[in-house]
Amino acid sequence: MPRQVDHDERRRQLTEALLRIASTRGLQAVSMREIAAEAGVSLRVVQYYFTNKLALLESGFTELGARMDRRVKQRAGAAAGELTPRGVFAAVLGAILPFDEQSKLDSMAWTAYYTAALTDPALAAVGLTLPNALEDFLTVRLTAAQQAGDVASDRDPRTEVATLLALANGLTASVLGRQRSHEAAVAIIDYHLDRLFGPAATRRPPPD
Amino acid sequence: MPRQVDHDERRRQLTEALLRIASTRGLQAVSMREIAAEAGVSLRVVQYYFTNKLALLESGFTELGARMDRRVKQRAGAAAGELTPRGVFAAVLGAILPFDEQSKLDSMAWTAYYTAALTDPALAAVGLTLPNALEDFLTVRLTAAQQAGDVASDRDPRTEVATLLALANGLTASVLGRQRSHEAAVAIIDYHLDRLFGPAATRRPPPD
DNA sequence: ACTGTTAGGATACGACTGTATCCATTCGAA
DNA sequence: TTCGAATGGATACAGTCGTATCCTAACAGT
Repeated sequence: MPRQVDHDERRRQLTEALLRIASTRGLQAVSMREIAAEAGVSLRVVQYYFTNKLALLESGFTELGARMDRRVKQRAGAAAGELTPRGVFAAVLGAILPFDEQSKLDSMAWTAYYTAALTDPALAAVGLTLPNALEDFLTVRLTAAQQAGDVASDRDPRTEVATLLALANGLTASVLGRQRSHEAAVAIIDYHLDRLFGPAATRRPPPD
Repeated sequence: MPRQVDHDERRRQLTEALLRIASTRGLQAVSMREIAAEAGVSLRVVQYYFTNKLALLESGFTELGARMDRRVKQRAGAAAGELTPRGVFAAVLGAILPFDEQSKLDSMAWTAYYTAALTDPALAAVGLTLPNALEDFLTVRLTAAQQAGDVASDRDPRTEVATLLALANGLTASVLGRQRSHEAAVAIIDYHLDRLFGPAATRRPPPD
């Protein structure tokens, strides 16, 4: 088994082991040896495929960001063609909230990383730079919806989008802390979207 | 200096040293020896006044909650008599957002604690149980404002309050992560309050 | 078949962790 | 004045941490 190992695959396995630990026992429970045990390999292997613990942590952060991005793009992409603007927002925001076991675990890990990045410049460099893309995307969408007459003209699209994203983050934190159920969080988002778009149906009515 | 020491005062000093470390270098940087160094005492003293590290961490969590509570009560109390309902909400939500250096440090520590509590049952028992009081308080206020005609009748006070608190939490996270300035966060809150109460002035007009 | 690189097992190092113990003060009460 | 509790300095212990080193296989290219 020695020669010719797929390094990327190996690193992926180790990164997933890391995220499994981080999401269930927290980032402070992540150690080289724990990752090795979780992945079923020896400590040397972890050392071999990642030069540093920092490189390992960065890999986990990046993977987490990629997962979030994938989830949002997937939902938004599937919804873009057939739904109303409101449906697109519901899909994207619903993808941010933890909606199943895996996304809840990922949100846990993400929260742990985000918090660690607040006091660790090395992690901040990796993770606190990217999240403007989603805000821009939604702002473009909302502006278009407003020009199409689906949203009242006195709304400020940029502020509305910022509000929705911050709200989704706040709700995510409360869901993770078991202060609110997933359904309650979705209900709050829906309530807010009702006021933004008007209490319309989710699906666009078929053209007559 | 030996005999007759004020234990509560000692514990307060040590707790503050702990929070200073947690808010600037993160909760994982908090160790018995670091606290001792920060407080300018020996390791033994830390051991003497706190049986456990857990007891120490719990003390920090509790103190943090007390500080938040104090801040909110102070602002809300000062505002209750002379401001409009909207002014009360602005005051309370403004007290949740980090508005100066100290409250920003406290928010940092709080975030670290909250995240740690998500994966540490011992901390969860201390900190993830209390925060309903503020929600109830604000809901009562908003319901009253609605009955007085200051808020449109089709709003649901409980949902509106939940939204505002989750929004404030989400905005706090973004401010701590330097993705938004404090002023930008306040502007978003104000924008939201404008829609809830109508774009009225902050101060209640004098009775004629 | 030989050789050098790749892949990992085994182990060790120094630093740091929470906790425990031993001991010397110092003061209040008797 | 004596004694015992309160206070805290000094040190030790057993783990765990990230990292480094040593060494042995196994394969690819020659």
